[in-house]
Amino acid sequence: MSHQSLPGFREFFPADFAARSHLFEAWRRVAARYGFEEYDGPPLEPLELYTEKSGPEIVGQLYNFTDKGDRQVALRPEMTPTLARMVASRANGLRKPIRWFSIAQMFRYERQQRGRLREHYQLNCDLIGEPGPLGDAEVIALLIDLARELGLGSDDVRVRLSDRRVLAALLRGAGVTEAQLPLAYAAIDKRERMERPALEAMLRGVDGSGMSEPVAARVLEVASLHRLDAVEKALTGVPGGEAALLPLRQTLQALAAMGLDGWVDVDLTIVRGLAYYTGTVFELFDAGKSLRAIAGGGRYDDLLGRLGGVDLPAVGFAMGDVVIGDLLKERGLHPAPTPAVEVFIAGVTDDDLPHVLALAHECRDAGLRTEYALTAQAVGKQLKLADARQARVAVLIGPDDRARNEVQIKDLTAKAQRSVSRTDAVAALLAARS
RNA sequence: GUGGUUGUAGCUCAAUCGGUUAGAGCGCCGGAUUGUGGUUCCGGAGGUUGCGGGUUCGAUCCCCGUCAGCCACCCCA
Repeated sequence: MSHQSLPGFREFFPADFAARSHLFEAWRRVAARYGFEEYDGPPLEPLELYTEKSGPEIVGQLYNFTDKGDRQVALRPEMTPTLARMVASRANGLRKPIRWFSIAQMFRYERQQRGRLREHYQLNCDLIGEPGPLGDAEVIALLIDLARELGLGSDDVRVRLSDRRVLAALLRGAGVTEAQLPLAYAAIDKRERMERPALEAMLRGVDGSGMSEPVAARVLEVASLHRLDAVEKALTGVPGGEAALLPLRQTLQALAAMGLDGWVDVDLTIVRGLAYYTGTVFELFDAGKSLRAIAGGGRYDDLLGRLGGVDLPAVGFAMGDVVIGDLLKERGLHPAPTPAVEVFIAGVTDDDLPHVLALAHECRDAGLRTEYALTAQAVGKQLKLADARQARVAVLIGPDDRARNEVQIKDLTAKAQRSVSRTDAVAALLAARS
């Protein structure tokens, strides 16, 4: 074989595909429970759709090319710009709040490593048109229920929750200027991956243009705040502190009323990139090993205005299939795949073949997953195939059975066999199904 | 994109110091078994040792390049 798949692109053999389907089905079930409707958009988009939001630097990480019509195009790296365009185009006709989700393949031209490929499937859930904290609580609850649906508990995964409004108030209170906020966010984002002196140097700025030493130290203090009460305490005396805290508190109260607060940790180090988040920011993490974040999201009240020209607040998150898939595999939470065949029909002689075909097709019409041997074989051999397929039931048809207008139904797990009239065969197989 | 590390059968792994025809288990195919499966027994297929070059009488083993996987960085989903 001289051809292999491109680096970072996966092939899904049946067992892999079963695992993927299991994941997608769980995603769809939970999203449906929250009243979310599924949508999709084009996998290939104009390059400008992404450079407008993220600047030309993004091109280095995109799968982009010039098409035969001389258009600059890119395989979608994320769903949000497409979503923004779709919502904007119908914004006046859509009843708010809009609850939409999609399961779509995304592409990124980056060197792959574990949990990070050049393509992946991503669940996007967005709630658009609701500015209040109940909207935030709604999507966070959805995220938690996704984990629950997949068999994960609050000991397995944690939601780490922060709020840009709270963080900004604390940082301003610590003496950080408006212009220095992005730098502070960047440092806080790297807090767990960098040494303290390097972080301080980063905050001070290479040319001394950053913040003073005491301010930098206070920034790092703010970044280490955990739990709501600690955040509340730090906010006392900070101008606008109480107002900034209100949405976060209300979001947590709503989650508590749902009984889901045990999954959530307030953690101000969650910043998520630097761009468009305006309020709540959260990530779902593996509580055990330091895997990458399983999912992440937040409130982005200005983005739809900037991208789609329609001014609607929004909150949402995305979850990729790779990291969660690795985690489920690691925990043994992938269910055993459903056997491809339920009923295997075996003929004894060549003369039985038409009867095998007839019964097989009746079974298939009745919805039974059915197989039979495609070449004439000894009965023992056919049963071997039935066994390898993990079929629950085999049906044997031979000249003797046909003379009595019967078939033999053999339960392959219980090793029991009985004669059933040919007329009742399909009904008997359906009855034995559960 | 940068650095490190690993590549042997479909899968998991052997192969002494550089030495003859690269082995095993699982899986796959066939037979024991022409109206009854799983267990068992017997047999078989399957390899350019990732690829290309170099050193050597001789390379899975040493060297160089390259491709791919993994890890870290970068960046983030």
